[in-house]
Amino acid sequence: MGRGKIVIRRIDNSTSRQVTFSKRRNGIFKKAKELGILCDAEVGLIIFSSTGRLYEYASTSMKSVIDRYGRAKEEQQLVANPNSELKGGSKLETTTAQLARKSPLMGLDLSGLGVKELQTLENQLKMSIHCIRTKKDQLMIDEIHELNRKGSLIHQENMELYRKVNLIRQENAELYKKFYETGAETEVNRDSTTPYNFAVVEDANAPVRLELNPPHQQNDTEQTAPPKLGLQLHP
Amino acid sequence: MGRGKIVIRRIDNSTSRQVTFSKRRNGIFKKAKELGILCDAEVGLIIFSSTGRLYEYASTSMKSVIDRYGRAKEEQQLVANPNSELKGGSKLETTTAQLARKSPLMGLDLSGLGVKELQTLENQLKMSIHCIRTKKDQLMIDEIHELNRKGSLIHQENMELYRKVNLIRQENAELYKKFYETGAETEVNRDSTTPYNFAVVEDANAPVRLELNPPHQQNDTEQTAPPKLGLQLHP
DNA sequence: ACCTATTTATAACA
DNA sequence: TTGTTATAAATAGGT
Repeated sequence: MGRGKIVIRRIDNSTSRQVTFSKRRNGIFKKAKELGILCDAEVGLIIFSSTGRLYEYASTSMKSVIDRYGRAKEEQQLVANPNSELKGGSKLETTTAQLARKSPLMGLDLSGLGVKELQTLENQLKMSIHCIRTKKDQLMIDEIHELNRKGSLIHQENMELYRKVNLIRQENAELYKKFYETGAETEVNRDSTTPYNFAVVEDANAPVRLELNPPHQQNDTEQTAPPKLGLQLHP
Repeated sequence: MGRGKIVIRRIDNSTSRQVTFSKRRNGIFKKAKELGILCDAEVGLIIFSSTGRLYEYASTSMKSVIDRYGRAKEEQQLVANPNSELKGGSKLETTTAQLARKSPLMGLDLSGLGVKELQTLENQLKMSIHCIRTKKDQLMIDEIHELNRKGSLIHQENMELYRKVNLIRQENAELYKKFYETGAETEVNRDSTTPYNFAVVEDANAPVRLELNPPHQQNDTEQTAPPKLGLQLHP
């Protein structure tokens, strides 16, 4: 319907395409309105131009149309395939995978770079960030594991010490007993600043309540060297 | 465009209305297809007849069109109301929620998106990743700090125990001395499984070489309660 | 944006 | 519904 017949294929000339888009868009919107009115129908029309701009028409409201569409579609699928409702899980994976694929550029001097160079640069930076982040995360995880391991070792040592304290205390008591049995009366505790009944008793069970991790692999050879902490993080 | 001109108002005669609906529906679908092809546009058209029947056309897929429509609509609202980026937490929540509910049927559909939309999407995803990563890193840093703090506490306790061991050992030696000075000769160590010169000596300095962090704020009140480890990481 | 020759859609009818 | 056809509408190409 014009001065000449046209074939329906993409219009190469950008200007012509935009003009035709504008004219036909108006035409189809008019048709949509007329259809809605004449035939008492609910119509929703969404058009994105090739430049990404959105044009829309809805006889009622687009939300109403889309909601109704969703409901109708569900109903159709239920009718066509009543034995569905099987799985609903791989959606997150897809989204996450697509989430992980994106990355940008920051404020560098990008003047004079072509698209291809920029693409290469972007990919390199993305790769770099990924490597850095992976390495950083690995370092932190290692640090946490190492701290847990050393905490375990120290805790074990603690337990040993408590045991020794009690043994010596027992031996001490034994000595006292023997000493006084033989009738000696000299002041024994003269040089010791700690009295015999010092406060070990109430502390004795405290470290047992520590809920430390069990050591992952307890290497006997590694126990000879005292553990040292490496990386230190400051808040 | 017919034998006579008509006014655009609801057709009362039900049969005529249905006939007109059928013909105009075909017409508008054809127009929609042509627009999509000629002008390289993404078109979605939803029509519900007055009897409730659904007719649809989409140049790509209806899901793609509706998803893209949702994104474009949100962007419009962001442009119209740019004071919505106040708190970082709700931003993450928004994006995640959007990602979750944007895909009622399939995964994220990127077909037919313009550069600007893709840029916006990329930025949103970048922001999301940043928020996620920041939160994760903070959790790990907190864990390391906590482990360091608890390691410090246990180490302190260790030192106390070593001090006590040495004190009691000293006292023990004193007792031995006094005991033998008074001439008593009974076997003192009969009940003790540990001989007097047990291996405390070489171990005594080992924990001192531990380079643990000094505690950040040593609250005396907190020392009464035994520390507990929370988050546990497995390699 | 406007013009208009021509194509296309469709109202009325069968 | 589907088909025919006279006529209204849409629009291609040009200004």
